[in-house]
Order: sequence, then structure tokens, then C-alpha cells
Amino acid sequence: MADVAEKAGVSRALVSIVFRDLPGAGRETRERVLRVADEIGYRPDNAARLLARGRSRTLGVMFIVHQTFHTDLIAGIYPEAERLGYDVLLSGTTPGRGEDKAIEALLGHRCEGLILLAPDAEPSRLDRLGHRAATVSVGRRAPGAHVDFVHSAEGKGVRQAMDHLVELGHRRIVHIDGGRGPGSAERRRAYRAAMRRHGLTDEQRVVPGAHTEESGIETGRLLLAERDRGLPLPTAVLAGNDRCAMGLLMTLTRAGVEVPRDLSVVGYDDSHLSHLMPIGLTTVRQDAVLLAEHAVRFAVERLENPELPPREAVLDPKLVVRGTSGPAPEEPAR
Amino acid sequence: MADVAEKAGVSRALVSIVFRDLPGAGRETRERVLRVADEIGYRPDNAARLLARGRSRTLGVMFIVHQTFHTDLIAGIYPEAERLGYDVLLSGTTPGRGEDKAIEALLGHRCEGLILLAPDAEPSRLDRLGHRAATVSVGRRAPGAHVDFVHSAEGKGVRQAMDHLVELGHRRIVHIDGGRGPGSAERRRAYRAAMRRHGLTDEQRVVPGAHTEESGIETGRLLLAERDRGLPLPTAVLAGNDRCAMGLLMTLTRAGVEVPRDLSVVGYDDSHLSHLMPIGLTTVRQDAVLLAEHAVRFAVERLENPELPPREAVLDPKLVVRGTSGPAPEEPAR
DNA sequence: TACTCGCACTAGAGCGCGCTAGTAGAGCGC
DNA sequence: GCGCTCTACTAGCGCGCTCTAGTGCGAGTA
Repeated sequence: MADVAEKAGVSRALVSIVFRDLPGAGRETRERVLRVADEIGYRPDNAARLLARGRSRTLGVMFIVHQTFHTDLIAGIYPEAERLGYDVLLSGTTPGRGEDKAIEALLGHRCEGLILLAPDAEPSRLDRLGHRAATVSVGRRAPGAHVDFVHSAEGKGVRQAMDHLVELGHRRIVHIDGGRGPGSAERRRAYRAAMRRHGLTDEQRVVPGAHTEESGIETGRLLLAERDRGLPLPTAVLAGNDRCAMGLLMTLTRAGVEVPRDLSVVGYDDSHLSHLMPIGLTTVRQDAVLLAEHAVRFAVERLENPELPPREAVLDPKLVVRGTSGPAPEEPAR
Repeated sequence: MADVAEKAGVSRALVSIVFRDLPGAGRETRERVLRVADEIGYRPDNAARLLARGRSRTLGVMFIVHQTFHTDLIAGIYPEAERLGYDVLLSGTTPGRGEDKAIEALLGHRCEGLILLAPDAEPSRLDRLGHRAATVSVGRRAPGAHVDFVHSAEGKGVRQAMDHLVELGHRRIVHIDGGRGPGSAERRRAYRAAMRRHGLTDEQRVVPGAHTEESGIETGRLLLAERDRGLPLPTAVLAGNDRCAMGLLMTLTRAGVEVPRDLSVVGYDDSHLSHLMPIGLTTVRQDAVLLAEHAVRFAVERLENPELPPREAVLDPKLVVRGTSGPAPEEPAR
């Protein structure tokens, strides 16, 4: 920077002004500074900038690298953050890299805001984070914690899915639970409520699981094993999310179960891959772009006004009917 | 930091020593400093650290958020970088956020090393980047550029896939090209060579495409339209990558084409989703973890010794036979 | 005793910027 | 001519840390 200043015959401060595009520099000087900088190959150093400025205007996003829906969210986060003048840094969790590491990496790089996609942390941990940075949790509720919360109305989504299945004549509808996955508790409750409402209390069945393909595969194996022991297959499965639904579909289809003729499957999320599956996954759509925009806005608003009480944004999900759901098969005598 | 020093009754320098875990501090003092820091809630500021140190020990990774194979690579990058004592920052490209932006973000945050997953940039652009940071390109060759290059031996992979298909009796094998996608040119060449070698020169057909689901879908539509005009379907398709294969599968299966009875499909990458597809995608496996480790090592080695000439690592891919490839259908009289 | 050596610790410069307070000079009204 | 404002620019401190070149001190050596 000093080099540029000298070569352009101005002070460092003026160079700074030019690079921040502030008023206070003559048109001609401005151009000269930029030209010289270009020749020298000078580019402002962010670390020093952040340090001097005291603020970083950087949002950190934690996501699960293999969660396809998260990549949809990220695609929505970037433009909104840019619009508001914020930088975005990504840090992923993998099977070998936990949330704590991913979050520390973000904080260590001076993120002022934290957008956590489906964090697994306890409310107390989130609360602590919330006091260190403007934090918003996407998908996971954190009661009492000083964080904002963005999610979709799980109950409504599940209800639509269940009504759809019941209308198609399904009665034996199994729900694969999402375990500690975000929204799982709400989805489970909504499933139970829907079953009761449709007079199917006795048919209720929740299989423990997770928001992963593996979970769907395991459930598939379980159901097939039961069938081989003479128990009937369910006629429909409401999976915990799309990934789980995909795992299930794979296992069942491979074993000769035809979807949706023998069994219907409904997912949750509508990640961008869902409509690309060979027969298209019927699923509950969460609007990734909208969720992302709300998350970014919450974080930025909190940065501008830290006094804000924790807020919550609830978006309406919408059932998308594709190829994996169809009329219930005719019931053989049990 | 000054607060900690004062409260612990030592100098700032000593606190610095403690936090960097360097020799030069007594056992007892060390503990006291850490305890005080914990009480105050002090944590070292990375930006200032980088600034003072002149080095960041940070690798920036550019990836395409929707490219599932990239998330596999990322999962391999993290542990290797950590092992070598480097931080990792992620920056994604999306349909609305180009490579330049993603890379500038990384550079702006002081990444010393750049790992570019399937960059789309020209060799000259890569060369320029290579002079600004230790750069390694994964998947895309950049002749003459000052960057390291990690990829798998596309030719070998395609050859295995082609041999497999020919052994199954296929003759009308179409290749969907990956367009500007990394490795496309090599795959295309290898496809052509294999067709010639098997005496199928006349059956050669390369459909232009890209490494996206959409590309597979379009090709599927194209092939179906041809069939409706009375032209025979190919009996096998070698897709540009897994995503393309998935799009193709979706379109064909929906239209009633049965895979692999009517038509076989082979992908490329073996992204973690491939084995989860309902019938499992036959594909050419690139070892993501190995690719990732090589990339990280190249970057780090170049940082430690910038004089290094550009290097290249070639990994052997391996055909993985799953459910989408089978014997060629019996040929009706044409 | 005088010396060196190693250990625990400190002073203070400097990393590359942003920012506040300020100056010099041009233009204007009276 | 004076004071005033406005624009274009500068000086220099400080952000939170690392690092070099030390200081002081007790133990070991000649």
C-alpha cells in the first residue's frame, strides 16, 4: 500500500480512500492510484482490514458436506449475503470433523455472524455461541438460547403428506424417524397426530432412524426381513427426509418391491436431487432460497442491533407429488 | 490479550508463547495463563495472528456446491490439512456465483494455498493464480500454468468401462460428453479409442453435454425423441459423470425404458450417492480421499518450497459394476 | 570466585490496513 | 480584504497479535 502511495505520489490514506470507494479523492487521482496498484499487483489485505476496522462483515456458515439440502441452502445464502454487503465463509462437518471444529474455524476467522445448518448442539451450547456471535440456527430449535431460528412448519408439511397418502387409500403408513435430526420431533408428532385424526391410531409405527441414506437402507432391510417372516409390508412410508427416502427406495427396489405399485414413499426437503430420481420423489418441499434469505437477514439484523430478542421465522412447506406415491395396493386378506 | 497478561501477572509476550504452545514458559505459569484466559473468555484473534505472522497456514478450497463428488473430496481434504497443520476455508460456486468471486473470497481471506476443484478457468488465468498462491487444480489440466495438477487416469477408467460394456455384448454405445467439465476431453478421446479398438468405429457417437443432471435429462429426451422417430435406442450410454448418468436414468426410466434390460448406463466418479441409487449405478470410481490428500500435499509442499516445478499426480480409477449395466438386449432386425 | 549456560520471562517494533483530526488551497459572498 | 465553506488530501495512532533481541537469575563448571 505504501508502495502504491509513493508511486502514485499520494499518501497511504488516500490509497485507502480510493480502495474503499469513499468520497474524498479526485477523479484523476483515483484513476492514477488504481492504475499504479494494478501495475504493482497490489490488493488490499483482508486480515489487516478486518483488524483495523474492528468489524469483519463476514458470515460463517456451518453445514454438513453430505447433506444435499444444505448445498441448496448455501446457494441461497451467497446472493443474499452479498446483497447486504457481507462476506461468506463456509465450514463443513464430515464424519471425521465435528461441529465444534467447524464452528471454531469460522469464529477463528473472525466471522461476526454464524449460520448453522441443522446444528446438533445442545441449546446451552448454542446459547453460548449466541453470545459470541450473531447466531442463527436453521432447522434446529434451541429453546431459551440467544439465537434466531429459521425453519419450516414441519407439522403442516407432514399433515399434507399424510392427507395425500390417506386419500390414496393408505392405512399402514410407517414413519422413519429422523433421530436427532432437525425437525424430527415435530415431524414425528405431526405424523402421530395425523394418524390419530384419520382413525389410524392402531396402525401407527415409528421406526427409529436418522437423516441419512444409511438410515433408509437399514429401515428397508428391516421391512424386508419382516416381510420374509410373513408380516405385511406397510403400504406407505413417510421418511425423515429425502436422503433417508432415497436409501429406502434403493433397498426396496433392489429387492423387487415396485414403487409406487407395492409401496409409496414420501420424503422431506425437496433437495435438488429429489426430482432427478428415476421416478421422482414425492416430498415435502422446503423453500431453500427463502430459508437461506431469512437466515442471512436474521444474522445481519442482529449484528446491527444486538439487543434484538431471539426471533423465529416459520416458512410454509408444500407437498410436491411426483412418482413415488400412488394408490395403496389392494389389501390381501391378512 | 493484554487483560490476560495483566491478570496473570505476566507480559503479553508470555501469553502469546503459552497460546502458541512454544517452549519458554514455566509449567505453573502456563496453567495460570490458560485459566485466566478461560475466565475472561479470551480467545486469540486469527486475523491479527495472520497479520503479525505474515503467514496464514490456510488453504482455500473452491468447489461447486451442487457437485456431489466435490463434497466427497472436501471430506478428504479436511483431515489431511489438519494433519499438516493447515486451516481450510471453503468457497463455493453456484449458478449465480462464479469462480472469480469464489476465488477472490479465498484470496481475500489470506489463503496461501488454493485447491480448485474442477476449475473452469483458462490456463492463463490459472497461471496467474499460481503466482499469487500455491495453486493446485483437481481434475482440470492447465498446460504450461504454474499450478499442480491432480486427477485420475481418465483413459484407463473409460477403457475399463468400455471393455465391460463390450463384453456384455454392447455395440451401440453412446458417450455423453462432459463439455468443459474436467477430464471431458480425455474421456472423449478414450471413448473414441476404445470404440475403434473394438471395431466399432462406425457406431461411435458423442452427444454434447455437461457434468450436470440437466445434461443427462436432455440427452435422455433426445434419445427418446429419436426412438419415437423410429431410430433404435443405443444399448448403452457412457455418461460424462455420475450426475449426468442420474439425469439420464431418470428420464429414461420415467419413459418406461428399463435399465439395464433395455439399456445400460455407466457413470464416472462414484460420488457417494451413486451406490445409493435404487439399482446402484455402475460407474468408474475415482478415489476421492486419495485425490484430496494429494491435492493438499501438493499445495503444502509448494508453500514450503515455491521453487518446485508444476507437478502432476495421476491416480488409477477403477470400474465398479452395479445395477445399471447388464447384457445388451437382443437386437431386433434394424 | 568468576565464568558460562540455559531457562523463564519482557520490551518494543512491526504486520497492513482504517480512521480521526487536521491542513492547504480554491471558490464565494459581502 | 476578510471570513466562510467545500474539496482534496495527509499525519499518525491503533487494531491484536508475533517475533527479535534482549534481561535476570540460579545451577553448573573451571
